[in-house]
Amino acid sequence: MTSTPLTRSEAKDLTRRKLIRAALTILDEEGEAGLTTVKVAKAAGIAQSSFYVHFKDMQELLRVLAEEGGERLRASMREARRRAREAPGDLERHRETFRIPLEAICRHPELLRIQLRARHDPSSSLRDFARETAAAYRDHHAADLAALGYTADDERDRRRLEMIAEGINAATNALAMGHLEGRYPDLDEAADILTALSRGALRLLRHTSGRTAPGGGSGEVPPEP
Amino acid sequence: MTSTPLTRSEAKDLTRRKLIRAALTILDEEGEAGLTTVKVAKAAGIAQSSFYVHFKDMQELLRVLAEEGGERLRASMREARRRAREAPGDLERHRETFRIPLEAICRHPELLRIQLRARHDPSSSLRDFARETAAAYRDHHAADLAALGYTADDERDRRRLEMIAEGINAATNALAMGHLEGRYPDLDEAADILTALSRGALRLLRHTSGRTAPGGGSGEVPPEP
DNA sequence: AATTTCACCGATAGTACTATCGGTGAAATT
DNA sequence: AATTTCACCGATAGTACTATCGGTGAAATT
Repeated sequence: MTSTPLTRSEAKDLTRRKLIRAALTILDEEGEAGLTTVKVAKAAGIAQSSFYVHFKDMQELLRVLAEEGGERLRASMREARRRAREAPGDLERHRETFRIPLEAICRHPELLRIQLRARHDPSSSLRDFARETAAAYRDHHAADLAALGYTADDERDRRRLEMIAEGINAATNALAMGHLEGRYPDLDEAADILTALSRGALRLLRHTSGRTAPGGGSGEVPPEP
Repeated sequence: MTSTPLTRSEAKDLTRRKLIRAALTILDEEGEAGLTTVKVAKAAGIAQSSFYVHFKDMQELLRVLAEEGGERLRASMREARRRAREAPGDLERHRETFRIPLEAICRHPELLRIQLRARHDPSSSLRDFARETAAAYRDHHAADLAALGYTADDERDRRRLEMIAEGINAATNALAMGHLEGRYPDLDEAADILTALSRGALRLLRHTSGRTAPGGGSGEVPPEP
C-alpha cells in the first residue's frame, strides 16, 4: 500500500470535498443550528481557520451544497421519468409513477430531511433551495399525472391539477419519511396507497373536464358498509 | 382613561403573558434560531436579565409554549369533530371532514408553521411536541376515515388506514400552507381535492376488505382519453 | 409606621462562534 | 539551485448570547 502522491491542487480539491461531505453529514444529523465552521473543519481534518481557504463563509458552503443537491435531485427525477416511461402497460406505468419517486427519496434521504426542515424556516439559508425543490417536485408530479391521461384545459382545472400534484407530493414525502423511520417497511405498499389516492383525484378531474369514469363523479358518496 | 392599578402578582402575570406572546411571534417570524432572551425580553418591554424571573431558561419557555399550543390544537380538533358530526347527510359529513381541519389550521397558522419546522429539526426543543402533534393529527384523520364507513379488520388494513391517514394529513397541511401563501385562495376547492384523494383510498380499502365499490377495485386503470 | 418581599434593573463573567492575520514549509516554478 | 506560491496553521480581536449577582423602590405585610 503506497500512498498516492497528490499535486497541490488535487490535495486542495480533496479537502474541499471532505468539507462538503462533513457539512452534509452534520447538517443532516444536527440541523442548520449545529453547523459551525469549527465542527465542519474538525470533521474534515483541518484547522477552523483553514475553512476560509475554501469558502468565503458558511453561506457559500451552503450555497454549494444546495447546488450539488439540486443537481443530484434533478438527475434522480430524469432517471425516474425515463424508467416510468419504460414500464410495459398502463397499470405498471401508473404504479411506477409513484414507486420510483419513493425509491429516489430513499436513495438520498438526507436531501429530503434537509429540504423539509429548511422549507418553512425563515432563518434558513437553504430556504430558497428547499422551496424551489418542492416546486420542482410538484411540477414533476403534475406532469406525471398529466401523462397518465389527464389534460387540464381551463384555468380551474390547471389549478386543480396543481393542488392534486402538491397533495400527492406531500403524501409521497410523508410516506417516504415514515418508511425511513421504520414505520412502513414495505415501499410497494406505500406506492399502492399513493396510486389509490391519485386514482380518486383523477376521477374528480375527469368528471369536471366533461368525462365520467365508471362509477366516478363528484356527486357520488361511498355507501356505508 | 384611568389606568387600572394592578396588584404585584397581576402585573407579574401580565409580563409573563407578554413574554409568551412575544416568543410566539418571534418564533413564527424568525424561527427558533432567532429566538433569544434579548429579543423576547425587549419585545415584552423588560430587561434581558428579568427574563429569568419568569422562566428558568429558554427551554422552559418553549415547553410552556408547546403545552399551550397543544391545548389549543386539541380544542380545535374536538370542535372540528363535533361540527363534522353535526353535518346533515353523508355527502356533507364527508366534505366537512376535510374542510374543518383546513379552517382550524387557518385560524392558527403559526402553530402549523412552527410544527412543520420543528418536526424534522434535530436541534429543535419543540421536536417532541411537533411529532406528537403530527401523530395526533394522523390518528384524528384515521378516526375520521373510519367514521366514514371503513373499519380495519386485520393487521394489514390497519397499517393501510394509518398510511392513508398520514398521506391525507400531509396533503391537508400542504394545501393549507398553499392557501396561507395565497396560491390557493379557495378553501372549499382544497376540501374538494382532499375529498377526491380520500375517495380513491377508501375504495382501495373497501376492495382489500372483500367489498368492491361500483367501478372501483385496485386492478382498474383509468382509460386514456 | 416599620419591616419585608420581590419584580425588575444594570453590570458583567462566561461561552461559543466567526473571520482575520502573520507565519511556515513543502510544492511548484523559474 | 534559487525563488515564488499557497494550503494550512495558531493566535486572537470581535460579536452575540446566556445566566448570575447585588442593588432598588414600590407593593405587601406586620
